[in-house]
Amino acid sequence: MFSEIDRFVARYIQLSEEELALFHSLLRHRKVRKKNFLLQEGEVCDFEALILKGCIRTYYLDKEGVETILLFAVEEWWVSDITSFSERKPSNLFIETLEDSELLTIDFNDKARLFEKIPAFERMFRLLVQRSLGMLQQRYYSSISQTAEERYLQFLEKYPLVAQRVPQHQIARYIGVSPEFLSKVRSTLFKKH
Amino acid sequence: MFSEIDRFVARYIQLSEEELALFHSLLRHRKVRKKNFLLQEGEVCDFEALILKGCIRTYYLDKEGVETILLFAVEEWWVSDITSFSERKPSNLFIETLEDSELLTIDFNDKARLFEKIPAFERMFRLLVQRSLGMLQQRYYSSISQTAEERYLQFLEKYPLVAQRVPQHQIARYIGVSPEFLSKVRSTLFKKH
DNA sequence: CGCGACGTTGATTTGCCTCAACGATTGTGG
DNA sequence: CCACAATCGTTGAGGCAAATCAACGTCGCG
Repeated sequence: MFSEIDRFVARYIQLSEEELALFHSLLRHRKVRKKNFLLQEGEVCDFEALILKGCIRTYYLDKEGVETILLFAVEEWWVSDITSFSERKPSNLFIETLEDSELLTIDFNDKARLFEKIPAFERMFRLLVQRSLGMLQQRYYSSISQTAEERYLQFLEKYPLVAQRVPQHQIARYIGVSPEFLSKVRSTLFKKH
Repeated sequence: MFSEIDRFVARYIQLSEEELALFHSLLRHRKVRKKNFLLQEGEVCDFEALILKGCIRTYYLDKEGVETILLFAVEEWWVSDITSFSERKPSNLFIETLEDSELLTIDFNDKARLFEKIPAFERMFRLLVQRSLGMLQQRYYSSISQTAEERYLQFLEKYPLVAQRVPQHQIARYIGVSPEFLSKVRSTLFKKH
């Protein structure tokens, strides 16, 4: 159960056996069926989760009911609403399973305890957040400077596996266009070849 | 010279006198005149800088010459290209002073040394990056779900000081529209009142 | 003084949205 | 296991937000 997360952690920091044991003791194993919410708008997010199995999306929902997808997460990715989690305030996000999923989660108090006992984890989480920031900067730039077609092709290239697993209308919302328009983009792509 | 940064650091972590002295010894004080580049596309970013005085922007530049502004930074803000800095690879960004500016900078090796000697700094930088990520998520969502008018008003509300200090066409690029269109948005806003 | 940076305005075009209608596929309760 | 509903993707018509291009006025500064 912990083999995946141990390999994950080892990429960033080195821990003794006792430290690993302590770490494990702070984690909770959860199974969640497809189409369930880990978090809904208005709730305070009290988990950070590493995905062992499954697929999860986080998205905003505006008053008109339009979803804007912030992230698709699959195996070896973390999901949370860090703003809500770290500032302990209500979230604007929904986090929903797209497939039956298995997670290892840690809550706010246990994460604080973890940092206290094993400061090296500050480093790991700093590096994780740092990488997320870099990726989001790139994505923000794409959303402003590129056309829907370019963003779609880039998505396929970057996340070929995810593209197989999630429905097309959600890919549309991820790249920031309507499902109808993505369908039209695809049909012009086919005509080109 | 260090009073601002000491106050800044104290918001996140507590340091002894010796630790502060060590920290100070790793910083470099720089003055940079208006309209100079701290970083240009293709260079590896070897600094993180706290702004003591002045105003700086970071932006992408596409092949057609269009700028997309990622950040305006003024007093008490940090600037860098963290991706380039931490992965030591060429940047896609430009970082340019908009006013005569004064900075405290730290380079890659000294930051590594800092983390090694005073692990608490991992915490501070984690929290900083975390906050940046939260803000950028919000901004990404705005760029997709709101109109130019809404984003402009939100900018004025959020950064009234910056709005006085930077030219209007750069605010346009920050909120992701053309300078001409922002001008039109403003003129319809005036007509409304 | 003259020139470049800046902001405005108008005409035209375009990328994408909304709405509506329609098949195809999936899945689910009876 | 079937029947019906929901989900999903496609296509077309029409509309709107914002881009592009071009011309012009103003101002601050070297």
